[in-house]
Amino acid sequence: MTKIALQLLECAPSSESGPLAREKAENIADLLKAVADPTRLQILALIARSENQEACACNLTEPIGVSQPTISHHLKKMSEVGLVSRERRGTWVWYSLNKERWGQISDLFA
Amino acid sequence: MTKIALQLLECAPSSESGPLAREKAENIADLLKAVADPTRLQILALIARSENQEACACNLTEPIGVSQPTISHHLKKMSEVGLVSRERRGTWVWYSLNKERWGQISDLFA
DNA sequence: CAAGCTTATAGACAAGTATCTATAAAGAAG
DNA sequence: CTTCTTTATAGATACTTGTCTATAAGCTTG
Repeated sequence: MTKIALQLLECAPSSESGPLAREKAENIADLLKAVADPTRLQILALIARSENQEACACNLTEPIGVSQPTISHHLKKMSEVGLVSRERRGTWVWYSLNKERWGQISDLFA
Repeated sequence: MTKIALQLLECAPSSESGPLAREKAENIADLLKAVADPTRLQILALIARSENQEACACNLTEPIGVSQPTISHHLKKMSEVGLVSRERRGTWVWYSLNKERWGQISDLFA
């Protein structure tokens, strides 16, 4: 009977009360929500398999098959929670995975 | 420059086309959506820190502070994606973490 | 600066969902 | 069988969100 180490333990309301645990749970949920969407998973996968694990926004629209504003919207959301980093290079914008943040998600379930 | 091993790679549309990758991405998204909610994270954490990593539904409502039907609803959703297992014991219903499913999430981000 | 590209924002709309109250269903026990 | 407790379902509501079209904003280059 292996024990699950999950970091989520800190989400449980402590003997003290609820608010703190709740706030932490909301922060984690916000992070997970940023990943819990098929289009975003495809975007992340495309970035991850790209050279240097970064991708130009211009290369995401066509293979995924949604409109350019939709891709832009998802990238913004993921960028807001720090999952991806944005870098402008002339006309184009390149996105890359933020490994620190990614590691935090990984730790949650480790 | 460490490489991210992420299993999500398979979500990326292959050279062939999109549908298969899309379907896989949707499956993963469904699983992640079942966790991407603060109340559910609190439920999971409470179960995980309980003895034998199982908890009676009756012990979840009060510490989390939402109504009994709400807890029941969340448990049903998480049970539908196989994240928790349900077992009736007389009047009470006990829920436990499904470690296999949990491991699958863990692998996604490993 | 004007034209042409890429990216972001605004607004609208449909679909999903977290929560509640009210009520039903399931079991145990007198 | 009736009563009591626990859990699940139904229905309603308010909020969120994924997507689109239309348009603006940023850059580059003649």
